[in-house]
Amino acid sequence: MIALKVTIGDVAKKANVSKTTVSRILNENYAHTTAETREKVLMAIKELEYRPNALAKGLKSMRTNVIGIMLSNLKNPFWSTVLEGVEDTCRELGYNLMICNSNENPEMEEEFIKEFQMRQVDGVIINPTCKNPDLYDKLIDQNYPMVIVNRRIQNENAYGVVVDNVKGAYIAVNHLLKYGRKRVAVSLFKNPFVSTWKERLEGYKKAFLANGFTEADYIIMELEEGKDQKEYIKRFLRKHPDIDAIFSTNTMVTLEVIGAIKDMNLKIPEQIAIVSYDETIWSKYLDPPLTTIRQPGYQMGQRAAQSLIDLFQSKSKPLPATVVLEPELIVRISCGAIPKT
Amino acid sequence: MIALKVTIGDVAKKANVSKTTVSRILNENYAHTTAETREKVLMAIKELEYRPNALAKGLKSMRTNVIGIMLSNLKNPFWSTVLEGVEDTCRELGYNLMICNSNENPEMEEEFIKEFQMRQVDGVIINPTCKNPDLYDKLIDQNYPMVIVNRRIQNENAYGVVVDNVKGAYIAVNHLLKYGRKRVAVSLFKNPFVSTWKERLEGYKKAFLANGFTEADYIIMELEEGKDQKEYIKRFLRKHPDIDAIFSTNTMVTLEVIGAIKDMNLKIPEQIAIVSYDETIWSKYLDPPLTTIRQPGYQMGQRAAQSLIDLFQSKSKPLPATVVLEPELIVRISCGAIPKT
DNA sequence: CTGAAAGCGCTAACAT
DNA sequence: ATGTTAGCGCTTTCAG
Repeated sequence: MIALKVTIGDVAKKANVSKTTVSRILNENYAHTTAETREKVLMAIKELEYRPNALAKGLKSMRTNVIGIMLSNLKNPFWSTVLEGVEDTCRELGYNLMICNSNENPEMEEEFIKEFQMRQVDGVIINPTCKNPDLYDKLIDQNYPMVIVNRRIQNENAYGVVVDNVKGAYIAVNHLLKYGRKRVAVSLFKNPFVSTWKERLEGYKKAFLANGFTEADYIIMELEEGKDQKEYIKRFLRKHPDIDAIFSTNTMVTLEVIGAIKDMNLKIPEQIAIVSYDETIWSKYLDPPLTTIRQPGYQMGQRAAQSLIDLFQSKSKPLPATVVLEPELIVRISCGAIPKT
Repeated sequence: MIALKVTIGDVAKKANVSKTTVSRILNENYAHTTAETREKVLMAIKELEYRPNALAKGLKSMRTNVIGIMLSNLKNPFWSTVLEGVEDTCRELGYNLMICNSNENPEMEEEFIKEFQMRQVDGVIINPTCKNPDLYDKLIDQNYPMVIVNRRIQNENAYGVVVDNVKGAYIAVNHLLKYGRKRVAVSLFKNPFVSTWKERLEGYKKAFLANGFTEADYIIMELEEGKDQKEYIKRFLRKHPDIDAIFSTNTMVTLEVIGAIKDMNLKIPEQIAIVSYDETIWSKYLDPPLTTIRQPGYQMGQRAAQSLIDLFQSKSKPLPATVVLEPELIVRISCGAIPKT
């Protein structure tokens, strides 16, 4: 038995009114309706189990109440948290969500933007690959409602929600240096496009300079995505046997770093201390419990969804701005300091 | 500068043809078109940067090429993996994805199903709360394209993709018993609705009976969601000081179990062994490295999306069936056995 | 307070 | 090989 499609016309017929009247009542436009007809119509709707066709409504009204989110990675649990924030906010504000995953691939990114536009989503939240600057510029020029999350793009007129990555890296590395580490390496992906990695490197350097070190003290371990990172890290550590701490800018890499250190039979934190992005529910159960930088992912998702929806709901369009959220250092014993507990 | 909406009419005008012709070319219906007009039209499309309005197309054709997925939990990384499988498959097959999260709440679940239907999605993938049997029955009776993942519902005519939970629990507990543990407890959520927990309990019991134990040997630790689980677990362990192993049916609970055991200064695995659902990238880096049951989440997502899309693409409708995937035991030292590496 | 009619952008008979 | 026309289900002027 296939569900019969019941339309606004069926409801109108059943209630002995016009489609117009039904439409008005559906949209809570009660100003022009008596309580009596309202009752009749609502009854008919209930009896027929009528559900408005959102396609038709969207086609006519030019708004779908759907927003799109494009992530670049589903594996990192940070993004689940962001997604949760976005999802909750959408539900509260009456929006539905379309999702896609660029996988850091700029062609995919462009393709998915097109698809979102064809589907007439009211706006998009995007963690950009950062490899499509012309695309971002074009969308912004066209006033396409868009909120950039997590990473920064080179455009003054973008709306964004980010976490302060310079600060996050700074407090991580500063902590290591304050507790006496001298040879602190940073691990990061060799990707000239992504702002987060540039900023975390900047924070790393800033902490060095603030603690009386010089550029000569930087130890930068650049990783290529997709390679066998553990092997590379081991080679790097053998080449730099004086390293006494590692600041890892990525959760997955951190695990490889821990693996490499264990393979080499070095002790954490006695011989090598670790501080890592991002805090997860596992961090405190790892061996050893991990000192991390916590990023407020849920809030990032919330703020992004709110800002986006503001963009097409508020009469006076808010000025372009990037909200900057604060990271937080969670101290555990992987960095050698005594945990606060 | 706001993006002007360019329609099929604009393209037709520019190319000096009718909308029909443009429509045919858009849909690769080249049988009735000369190469020449085809060129003209494709040029016009490119120049105007025309993008078909998917709403209008969907309204007319009664198909949107969108499917919906409803999860019940975004926190557990298992679901990110499933989502990845679904997302990849959708992209490959030309579908877009809407996502929502019931949060185990049956009212939300019902509400979101309605919204998916209003949006005319072609079908849904759902991890059911299992608390809306009438809703599931109704959708199935109406032939609504739907694939149930992870959990089972009480309806013979459902399409499903699950992992064998009886088997997963069986191999976990069997392993503990074979390695000499006598007092193996199982931790699970007190939720009479969810099939996965019932099945994992069944597998636990089955392993006992297969190893010469009796019903009297079961030790069942029932947890309530939302409570302070660590405290409860500690109390339970004090009440049952002879427990020498725990089979945890949930990742989050496992972490609480580890926390509780550490708080009590007991040794894993010497005093208490652990085997846990699910394998994650952290499992091997925990203290101690965790023996787990791995579930093929990515494949679950893939299969679900494929089956769903088959449902409305294949001429001869496939018969209702539930695909059962195989779990796998990953042995590490938390269960006391020597890891295979 | 209510209804008729036009039209959102697209597709698909049915002409030509 | 191409065009005309009639809707898909809804909202919204404009008339009554």
